[in-house]
Amino acid sequence: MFVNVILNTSVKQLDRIFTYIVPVDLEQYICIGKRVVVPFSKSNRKEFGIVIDIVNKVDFDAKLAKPILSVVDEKPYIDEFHIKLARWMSKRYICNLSDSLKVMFPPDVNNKDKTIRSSKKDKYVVINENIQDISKYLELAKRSAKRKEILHFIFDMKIVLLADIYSYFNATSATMKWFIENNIIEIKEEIKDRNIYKKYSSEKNSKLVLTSEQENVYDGLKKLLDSNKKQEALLHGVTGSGKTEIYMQIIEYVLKQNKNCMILVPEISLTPQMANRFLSRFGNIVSILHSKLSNGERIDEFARINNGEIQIVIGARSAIFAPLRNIGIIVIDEEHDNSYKSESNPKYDTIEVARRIIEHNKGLLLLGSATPSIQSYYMAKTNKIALFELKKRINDVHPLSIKLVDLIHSSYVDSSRIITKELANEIQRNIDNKEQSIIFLNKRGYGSGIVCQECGNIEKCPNCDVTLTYHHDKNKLLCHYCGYTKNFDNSCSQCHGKMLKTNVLGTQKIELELNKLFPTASIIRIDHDSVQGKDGHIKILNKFKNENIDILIGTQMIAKGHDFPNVTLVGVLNGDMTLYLQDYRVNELTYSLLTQVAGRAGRDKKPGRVLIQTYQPSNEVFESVINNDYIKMYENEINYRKLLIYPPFCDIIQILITSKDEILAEQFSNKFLNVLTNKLSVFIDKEELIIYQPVKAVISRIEKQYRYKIIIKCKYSPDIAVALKEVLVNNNKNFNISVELNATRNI
DNA sequence: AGCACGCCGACT
DNA sequence: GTCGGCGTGCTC
Repeated sequence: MFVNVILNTSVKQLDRIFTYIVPVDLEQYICIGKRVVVPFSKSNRKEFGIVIDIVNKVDFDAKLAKPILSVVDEKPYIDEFHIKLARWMSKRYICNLSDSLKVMFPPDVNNKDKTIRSSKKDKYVVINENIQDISKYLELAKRSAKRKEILHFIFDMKIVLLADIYSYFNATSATMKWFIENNIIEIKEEIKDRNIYKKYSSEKNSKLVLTSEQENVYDGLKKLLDSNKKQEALLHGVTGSGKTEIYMQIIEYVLKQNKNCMILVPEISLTPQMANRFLSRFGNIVSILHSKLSNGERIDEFARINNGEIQIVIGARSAIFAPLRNIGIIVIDEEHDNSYKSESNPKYDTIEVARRIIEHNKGLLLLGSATPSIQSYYMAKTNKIALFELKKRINDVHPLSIKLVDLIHSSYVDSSRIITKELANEIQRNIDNKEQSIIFLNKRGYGSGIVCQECGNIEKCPNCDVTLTYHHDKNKLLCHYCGYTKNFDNSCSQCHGKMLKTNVLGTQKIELELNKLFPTASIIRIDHDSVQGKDGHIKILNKFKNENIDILIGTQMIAKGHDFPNVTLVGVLNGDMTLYLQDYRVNELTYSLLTQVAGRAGRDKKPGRVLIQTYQPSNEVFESVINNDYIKMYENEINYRKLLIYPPFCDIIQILITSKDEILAEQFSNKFLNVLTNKLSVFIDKEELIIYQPVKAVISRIEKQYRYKIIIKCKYSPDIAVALKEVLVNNNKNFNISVELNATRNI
């Protein structure tokens, strides 16, 4: 008996199958998916390997096969389907099989014992089970704002790490004493179930009655599930249209068919509140896989899923690899979100992986979003997948009023020309009415684009319709997609005006200006400087909500998830900022970001107003934003992509070449271009593939490594993948080359 | 001859 | 990545 194993290493040269002989006495323990210890290399040092195959003959001299030393696991860590999935990933995303396998395991399984021991010492704060309502305790705490904050937090969370309370609220054991004395909480060291989100929720989350619009969607999804074939659907539903309730009811239906369910959400939306909604409705068959789980907890959860205790898995991107079997449905919520694309090996697209899993399980893949990706909506429009739409907000008392403010023709209230008179008036109105405002600063893409302050023109590439990047060193404008360059003479190419800027604006400066303008208002700022620790933003957002702070200034961090009932005004300082990114997806990104930010206003009974300041009020994207017209945006966008051949009409492969030596990096990029061109000539001749000239990466040096990139446009196929992998393996001796398929980030 | 050093390349 | 093999060149 022989076994094919994959070694636990990321070394490219060792990314292949090694075959070992199984001693007779170990044969009974051997199983696909278990780890084994094997002697390796001339020194016979010990290495971990994963058994991916059991075979009875080898294609080399069998005398050379070494015997495995031991079998590590009692039960396989991974089933055959997931091994197949890993193989597919390493082919499609061009990475080591061991890297693909690694994401299927709980982390650090090799240090299993150590991590379990260390995770058990945490202290937990547990709320008294009898507390249904906190108003009594809020009164009791009336003199301490901190107590109130913590009270709200504990009430929402039900169970929470003591260390988290200390860090979120700068609390001490003295603060917590009050809670213990008043019988509000208990501090426990040993929690039988270590998953802090998994908790008896005080209020039962009961089923809601579906609106007729929701009912239609529900019935449609039911039909797809009843087909017992692999199915895929997109649910396009505006914010507040009740997508989550549909997810829950369709999940209930899937459970009745004795099948299991998976729900993926962006990490940032995986809040305790949202987790609680599922836990309180479905109870202990739910496993929440979130980034705060310790390794020990993660291993526990994997074990529960493996045992069949779990029927519903909720988690962020990597939860797609949870060892759940017999899957009836995978829901991917906010499917347009960038976090579904992995940026480290394996650089997978969660939706594509989910599609494979669904194919294997003959289930339903349900994509949900208020602002679907162009890719997904295109698939729906071309009938590759089913489309369901929810157009009505459930509690839609007042529609959101979204207005543009023209930054060119406005008067400003501050000397730095950041805040227009119109926006200042609205903020003042909110302060007077004791309603909250959010001021949003779009930080993405700052410092590269050139904007004309007189006519609003942005310098763009004639071939690619992406924003040109200004290169200070050469005083040139450059396109990172095709390498187009043009000299920059410090004037606008449209109106020849000289009032150009590459504005760099910070939240601190805005805070300063707002303080000057509204001296009596309370203002809080959330950005990388003001946020401390991994979850420091939770602390600030809680403070904003619970202490009724007048103004919150923030960046992308505030765009989604949180519910602030008293926010009635959202001001976007620079609505066009994402338009300057040199990325073919600028319109898509701008639309979804602004729509999300706008959605922070008017979540409760009072009507919400949104003001978007921009230099280009006539840009078509804003028209779609203010009319909440996704379809208009989609149609403009799809036509443009078809014309210029961008996804979904092609795939884009980014190849990144790095070297410590600048000249070598450039030379090698050019050499590598030739190698690529030769290797891929068949596809080039058939006009299936275009390779662009190497260009400096957007960030031309990171950690002393000079970065060059080569872009390939093609219809990606297994043949192209194989050819690419081959070139890479043969050319990675002295250079670091990495490949990313359809990246969401321009390198 | 004996050894220190550095590069090469195989790893079942 | 890691370690043994092997060539080179220096020293005794």
